Amino acid sequence: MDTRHMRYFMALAETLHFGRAAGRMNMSQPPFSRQIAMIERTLGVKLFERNSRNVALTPAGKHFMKDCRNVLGQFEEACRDVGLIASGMKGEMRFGFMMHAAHSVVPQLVQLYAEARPDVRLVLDERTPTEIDEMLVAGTLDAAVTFDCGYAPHLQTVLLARERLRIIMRKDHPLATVGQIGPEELREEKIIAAPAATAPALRSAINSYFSARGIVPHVVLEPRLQHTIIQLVAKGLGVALIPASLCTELGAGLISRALTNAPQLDVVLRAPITTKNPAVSTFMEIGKSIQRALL
Amino acid sequence: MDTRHMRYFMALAETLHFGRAAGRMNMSQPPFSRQIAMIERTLGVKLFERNSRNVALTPAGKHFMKDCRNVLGQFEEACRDVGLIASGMKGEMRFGFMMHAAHSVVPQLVQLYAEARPDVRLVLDERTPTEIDEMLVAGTLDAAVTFDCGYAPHLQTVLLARERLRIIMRKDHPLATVGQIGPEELREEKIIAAPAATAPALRSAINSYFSARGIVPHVVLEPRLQHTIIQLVAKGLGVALIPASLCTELGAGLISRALTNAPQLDVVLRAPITTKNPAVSTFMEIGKSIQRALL
DNA sequence: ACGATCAATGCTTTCAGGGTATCAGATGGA
DNA sequence: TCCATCTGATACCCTGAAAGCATTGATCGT
Repeated sequence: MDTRHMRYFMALAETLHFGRAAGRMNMSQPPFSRQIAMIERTLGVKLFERNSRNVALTPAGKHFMKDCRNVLGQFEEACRDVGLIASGMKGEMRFGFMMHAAHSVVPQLVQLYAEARPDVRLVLDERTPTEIDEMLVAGTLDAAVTFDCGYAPHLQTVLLARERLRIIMRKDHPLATVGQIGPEELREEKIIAAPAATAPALRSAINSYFSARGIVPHVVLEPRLQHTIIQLVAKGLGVALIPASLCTELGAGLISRALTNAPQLDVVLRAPITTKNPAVSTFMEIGKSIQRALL
Repeated sequence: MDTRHMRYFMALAETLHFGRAAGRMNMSQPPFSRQIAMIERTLGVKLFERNSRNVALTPAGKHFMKDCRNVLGQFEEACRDVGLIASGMKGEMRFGFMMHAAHSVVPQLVQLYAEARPDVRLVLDERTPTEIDEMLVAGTLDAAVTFDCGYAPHLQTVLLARERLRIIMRKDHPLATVGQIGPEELREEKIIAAPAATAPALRSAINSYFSARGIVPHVVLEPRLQHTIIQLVAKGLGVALIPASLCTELGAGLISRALTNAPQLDVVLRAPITTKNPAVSTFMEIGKSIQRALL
């Protein structure tokens, strides 16, 4: 038995006429009759009640017709889908991003992609920048939005946005009313910042902002999540330098201020150059279109 | 493309080795390699990444593998099922019965059959005896439990039970305390009985019970459903002769009494002799076993 | 460098399955 | 009743898809 036989069967089941069914299969009646007989012999079941005048389905034939319709439908769908998957029109893509990017470029990126490739299932995965780098290398992620942490030979990179850092503090903090805030003004402040092991690009930007003026920042707390940092600042445990896009949704007791010569961080979209998932390429293309809009 | 090709593909996808996959398909490696190449060419998709040393699935190949597993599973299930259906092990059977038989033989019959043929879907259909006869002829029902209404050449018949008629009345009815109740005692009573058009066997049994003594019963109401008859008796609108099996669940205000020379009705299982549904035969066999237990 | 392994290619062969001609049973009109 | 016609089954032939065998070419381990 084969799908071809099922198609023969379906042709006869639908027309109930050997000649016409054979014609539909682009063949002559005699070999068609033989095929039907063969099907019945191999299945060991009479599918048609027939004499030289009439053809009718047996009950078993009626049931088999339903089953064949399903099987043939799924069969053809499978053959069609594999082409779509190979061309990236369908399939799955695992997409990682650092938490605070969820507030800026990620929604736009995801929405544009979902419109362009509605049949690709996007698996979103929020991670820290370090985790993202590891997962990109390991192949656990197909693409990710993270901070540009420099040279990465096996990754292709698309710049999505530039983010300046701003400083956040409680509204009752002395610095809340100072005109200019730079490294010198923060020399004695308690700084809260993510550890280098979690967000290397962010932390090194903060560090060099201070060290360029010969100052060693007084980092008192090192939570891994930006969310936690904001909460700790709200509790009055220190001030923090965070990406500007995170400053739009601060709690009531907090205020953000610009920094003089504020450090800039590049938010990039990255994917392994050697990716075998064809769904990734259009994702990167959409990233590039966002990049063009940026310039 | 054909299921055979899918099987080739699956063999290679599972072994990732042309030689072993070919062996599993009982063929030598060269034609197997050609078939895989053919599949990729017809689908227009690279399914395997391979050199002379390693074989690996592409992402499209991985997806196709899942789809193939489904399709092949359903394909084989369909081929297997058609045999089961033809042998009556699986399928559907439409079974009709008159309402009051639901209280006597039907539960036993249905239960025994469901145990013997768990994969046959029993479609139960409660009907009046006349409707049942029509549907058996029309082929809308595969088998039915009804009253024996005499000669029916195109039907096979199995006696399932003999039911005597009893008379029901309100507890406060004068006849409730009379010793013997026969046609004479009922001469002046208001009788409630189903019309001959709905239940010919039942009605003619009632009629001849009276006419044997030269009495014409005074039928005042002719509801189609036994259920309705009982309710009308409860309302005091008359008395009724109903099958004994219906007397076990009378309401509180009603009482049933035996009749002298009570009429008997045969409850039979019937199916068209020419039935093409193979699920019916065991149903009839179970009917016969009930018949044997009856003697 | 060499042998072992494994997929690809070339050539031959076979049989599954298609084509044509014909038969046989059933139906309906003259 | 008989014949024309329709329809499925059979007989026989033929083609090509696909299998086998022999061999090549590439890659890896020793």
